[in-house]
Amino acid sequence: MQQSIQLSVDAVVFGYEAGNISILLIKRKYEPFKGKWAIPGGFVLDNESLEEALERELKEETGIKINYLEQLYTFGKPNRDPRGRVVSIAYFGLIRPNAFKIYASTDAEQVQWFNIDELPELSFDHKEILDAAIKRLKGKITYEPIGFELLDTKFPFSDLEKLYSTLLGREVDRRNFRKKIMGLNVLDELDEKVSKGSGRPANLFQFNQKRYFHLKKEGIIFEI
Amino acid sequence: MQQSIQLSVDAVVFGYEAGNISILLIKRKYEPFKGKWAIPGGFVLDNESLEEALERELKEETGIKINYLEQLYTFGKPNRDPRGRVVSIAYFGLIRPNAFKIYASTDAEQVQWFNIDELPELSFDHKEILDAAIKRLKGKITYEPIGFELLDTKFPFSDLEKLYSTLLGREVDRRNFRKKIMGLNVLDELDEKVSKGSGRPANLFQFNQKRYFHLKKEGIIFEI
DNA sequence: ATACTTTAGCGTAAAATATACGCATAGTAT
DNA sequence: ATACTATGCGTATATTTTACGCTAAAGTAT
Repeated sequence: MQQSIQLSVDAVVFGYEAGNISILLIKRKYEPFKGKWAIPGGFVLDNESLEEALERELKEETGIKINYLEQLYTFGKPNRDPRGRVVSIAYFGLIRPNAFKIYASTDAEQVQWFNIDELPELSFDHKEILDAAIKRLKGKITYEPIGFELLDTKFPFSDLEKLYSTLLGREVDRRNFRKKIMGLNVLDELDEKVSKGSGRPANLFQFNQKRYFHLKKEGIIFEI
Repeated sequence: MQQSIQLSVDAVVFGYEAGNISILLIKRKYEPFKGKWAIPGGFVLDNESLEEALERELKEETGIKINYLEQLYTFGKPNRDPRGRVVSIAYFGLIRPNAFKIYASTDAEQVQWFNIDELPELSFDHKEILDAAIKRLKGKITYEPIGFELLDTKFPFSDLEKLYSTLLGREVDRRNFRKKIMGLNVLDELDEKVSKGSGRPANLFQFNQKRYFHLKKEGIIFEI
């Protein structure tokens, strides 16, 4: 048995700011697809785990460190890469865009956040990977509180509501949404207020991960 | 960049019969783990897709052909295989055990169905893969009608109910379960009856896949 | 200053869904 | 015949979801 299959990892990294979901892309410095946009990623080294490989590549190519990373799907069609047989394990990550300064290096000529509705043409089968990631993200927020990973640690309730209505692609009743989330008991209300423009200033909230894990252990599941 | 990582595919195949969930295992003919039980699988060839590789291996090792196959997770820790770095893409499959005659060949010394509660010790990290598959199966049946893949094409309602109560690990109210499933409109009631022992003979039902896909397209989602 | 607009936050009623369970039915076993 | 068993239908109650009215606290226009 002699294989000549190469293994890579790629990540669809989502960011969110002011009502916009964005995705982190790099412009490829080398062939194939030189000068074209792609999701960050690269080949796995012999002695590192898949997650380590991805974290290394993300750091190298874009300068970021992901706080939420989850395996998405493995793409393995024989001709997805012109260089030969490359099987790619795709991940999806969430990040607060303002938490890191992005910069290009190694095989990335440029790094940029793209609005989810204004994506450029992508290299390889990355469009397919991205679509799978979007689908997963939209599904996942309804039963796991991963949305918090996209917000600042302290946020007004309206930010959370806006994030959900954006991701779900539909209006969310403010009052019912608040009741539902507060009923889960995973948000701590802080004593700080924030005022942005007109309107009554909002209290700030914080996600209580400890309480969430406790609830999850007991089988109580988050659901929107 | 020179990698020496090998790629394999493995499958957790579930069967169901008379209230018992079983899993298909093979006894390994060669080292490593010679004589030990393992889930079927093997190395991917350069020119076949991951699914083709798996179907080939399943056919070779056990003689079965899966009708429902879904990618589960990719396991890639550096030391999961004593032969070197092997990354395995795990799938989970569903089959009607009586639809195929299982037989061992190639690198399997023996093939056998094991009750989910009476599993032997497994090779490699296959226990971990199996646990992930069980978790996925139990979760999945609540929102996708994959349970039908485990039953005969024609089945009495009580079979479906028993399957669900077994998979969910709890009692299911017969009357409410029936209302819920019938309300989905994906079951066709046949004119045939079946009598097994005492009790009123039951009508036979059949899953209407066409109607299910139609509903799914419209966004109506199955839920137990 | 006053009226108007905007965002936040609380509560209640109605509609929909889930749960518990009673009872008739159509067969087999004795 | 009589008892027993699994099937199949229905109804009352509890729970959850949904719709939406109303007040509060700020900014903005006149």
